Amino acid sequence: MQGPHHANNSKAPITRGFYERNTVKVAEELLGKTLVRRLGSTVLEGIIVETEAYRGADDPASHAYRGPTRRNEVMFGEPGHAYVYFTYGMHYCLNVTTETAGQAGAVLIRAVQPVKGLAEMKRRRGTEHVKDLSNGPAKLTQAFAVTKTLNGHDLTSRKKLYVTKPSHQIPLNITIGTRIGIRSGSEKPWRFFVKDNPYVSKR
DNA sequence: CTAAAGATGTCCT
DNA sequence: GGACATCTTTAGA
Repeated sequence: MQGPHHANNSKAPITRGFYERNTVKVAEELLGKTLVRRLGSTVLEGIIVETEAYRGADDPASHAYRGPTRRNEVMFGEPGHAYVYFTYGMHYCLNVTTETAGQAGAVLIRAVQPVKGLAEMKRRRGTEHVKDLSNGPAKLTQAFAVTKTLNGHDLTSRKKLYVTKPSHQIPLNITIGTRIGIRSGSEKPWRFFVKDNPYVSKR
C-alpha cells in the first residue's frame, strides 16, 4: 500500500550516479525521463524526447573541446548540474552535466513533450500550439523559464529544476542520428530521439 | 581591443 | 529555402 509518505517517490530527482557516466550513454537514457520545473506553486513537466551528447577533448563540436573557460566551466565540474548557455544573442540552451568531476561532458536537451503546466508554457511561448511549445532547445528553455540564473544548478535537489524517472518506463523506439547545427564533429552519431514523436525538433 | 561565429527561431518568399 | 534578429564569448592582434 502506498501511503502519503511514499506518494512523492516517483517524483524524486534522479541521483548523481546516473549522470556520472559516459555522456553518450546518459544522452540515450535521458529519453523518456521527465524534466520538472518548479516556479513557486506552478509546476511544469515534459518528457524528454530528443537529446545530444557533447564531450570534451575528443569532440570538436563541444564548448569544452579547447579546455575550460568561464562559460563552460560547469561542464568540467560535478555531474548532475545544469549547464545553461546563451547563444545567438537571444536564446538559452539547457544541458545536464555528465562524467566524473574534472572530465568534461554534457547532454543538450533538445526537445520535450509537454505534460503539465501547458497554460504557463503557452503564455511564455506566446502560442496556443502545443506542438510548438518545446520542440527545440531554445523553445523549451523559453517554455520552462530556464535562463542563465540556473547555470550550475544542482539537478539532484528537488528545487527549481530537476529530472525524474517515470514510475513505469514504457519501451521507447529510439533513433540515433548526427547532431544538429554544428560545423565540426557532425559525423558523430550522438543525437538521440524518440521515433515518430511529434515533439521532436524538425530541421 | 576587435572581429567573427554561434549546440536557434521566426518570418518571409 | 533564405534572411535576419541580437549579443555574448572566444580567439587573435
